[in-house]
Amino acid sequence: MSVEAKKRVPLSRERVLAAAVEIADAEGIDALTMRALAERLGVEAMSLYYHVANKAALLDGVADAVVGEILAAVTPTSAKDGADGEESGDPAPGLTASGAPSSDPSFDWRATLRTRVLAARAVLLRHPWAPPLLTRPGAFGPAAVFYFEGVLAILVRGGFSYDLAHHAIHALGSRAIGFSQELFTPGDATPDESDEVLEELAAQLPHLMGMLSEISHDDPASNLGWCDDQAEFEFGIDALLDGLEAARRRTSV
Amino acid sequence: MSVEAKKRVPLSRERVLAAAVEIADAEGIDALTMRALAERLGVEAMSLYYHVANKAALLDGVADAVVGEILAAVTPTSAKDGADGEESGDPAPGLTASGAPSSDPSFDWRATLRTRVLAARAVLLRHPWAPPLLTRPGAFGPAAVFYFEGVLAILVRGGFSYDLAHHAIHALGSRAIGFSQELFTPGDATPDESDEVLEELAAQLPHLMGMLSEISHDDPASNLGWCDDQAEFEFGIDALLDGLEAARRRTSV
DNA sequence: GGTGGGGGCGTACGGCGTAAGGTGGAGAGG
DNA sequence: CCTCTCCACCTTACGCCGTACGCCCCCACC
Repeated sequence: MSVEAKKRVPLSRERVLAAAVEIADAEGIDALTMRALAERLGVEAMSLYYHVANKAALLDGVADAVVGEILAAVTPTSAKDGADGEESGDPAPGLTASGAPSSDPSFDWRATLRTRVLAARAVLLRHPWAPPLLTRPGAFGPAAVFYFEGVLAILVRGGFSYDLAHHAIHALGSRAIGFSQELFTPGDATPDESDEVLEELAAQLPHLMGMLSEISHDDPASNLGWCDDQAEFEFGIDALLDGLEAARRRTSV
Repeated sequence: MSVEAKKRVPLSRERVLAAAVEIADAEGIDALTMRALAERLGVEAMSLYYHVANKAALLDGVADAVVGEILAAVTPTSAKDGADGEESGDPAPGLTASGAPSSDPSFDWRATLRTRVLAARAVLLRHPWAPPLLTRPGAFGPAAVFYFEGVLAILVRGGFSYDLAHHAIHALGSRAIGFSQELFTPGDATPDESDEVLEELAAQLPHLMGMLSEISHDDPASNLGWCDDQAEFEFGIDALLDGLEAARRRTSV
């Protein structure tokens, strides 16, 4: 016990973000100040700046940490213990061996997506301060990318073309995904990474890469700002209105 | 000329809010500080506190001002030339003389609502800093009430029951109304007003009052916290998913 | 022509994010 | 074993924020 008591954990970025989430959970997002965060970690405020660039970066990190929590809640078993579930554990469900998208008529995309969305919402209900953070411009980190990959996999397996799935994700937007009013706000290029790391990452995101290469005909890794906000918004409205009209007819007949 | 000479326009709440909107438009919402606002008005910062309780109240007021702008954009002709509060056009479209809701089969609620929603969005695009404000807990002022009354009138006239219209407004939520992730956050009771003023106001909001008295069986003016968040969210998802499924079928067949 | 008070002003305080430079100690090199 | 280096953390300080508290001027009204 003396050994582990003396061991001084050296305040990593992960510890900083975890403590930030704890403060926000306990006392609200306004109580999350650099000084309060430092105090909780037994450290001075300026020491935090060695691990996060500034407060905005801290909040971005916290946002991605929450998305990571959603991701964990949504993934049945982490890939860590090797026992992947049959449902979403395959390397690339919805893809044929050639890499082209393939639909599975017996797959109930609707129920699957619904379950996932409600799980995401359940996580966010545990962090009521989080949704405003997730709508911030810089809030889309690595976890969010993987989350979208998962949603996209469901849609594609359910028979959505990449194009329609792209619209659908926009339409789901903040409500159904659980966060983010406007996804993919232009101007958030992928941060600096070496090319081979980037390529390795791309191999893990088959649907995302497929969609990107289909919708935008230039380099998928170049940028993400090809979305026509107005068109996406109108598509989302129309989908919602279709659903409402159906509900109305159901009750009035 | 004595009259037209500057009465030293004594810095009303309206002037304060208008100046606040101007600052936010010009320099962003972060530039809207009490000191900057005072300077723009040729006044000291502390003078503002005579007209707004604090910064939070200022932001609430700004939010409602933006909603008022939406309302003006959406209402064909303002009732301003008339001396008093003439109801906008018809006394109560969608209501029979008895006050019961009546539907109009020839009325295209979908197109009407779509137009209105897009108009609201257009206003918000002119104030990109506004949406986060509108999702704040205290952001629902008088203008928002009237805006909802208008949406409700469209739905009712289009054949929605009050119950379904209530769900629909929740489902439309931030996306289609143009703002507000969760409408009607519980705990925002109507501010203190004399009973007769309140009653006079209620007479101008027939649909809202009708919905309230139908959905909650107690006093409509008591509170607005009767909404089951989870149920509303699921209804919204289902409507959206219905619309997406229809879109999917449209492309895959 | 006082005079009361409503409307605007001056001062000040604590807290915020963070720029700039200092420091102790662990690990590498001689 | 000593010393040098450099990482991880600390100290100090600055300018901005919202706003509590109290003063004072000016104008309306007796």
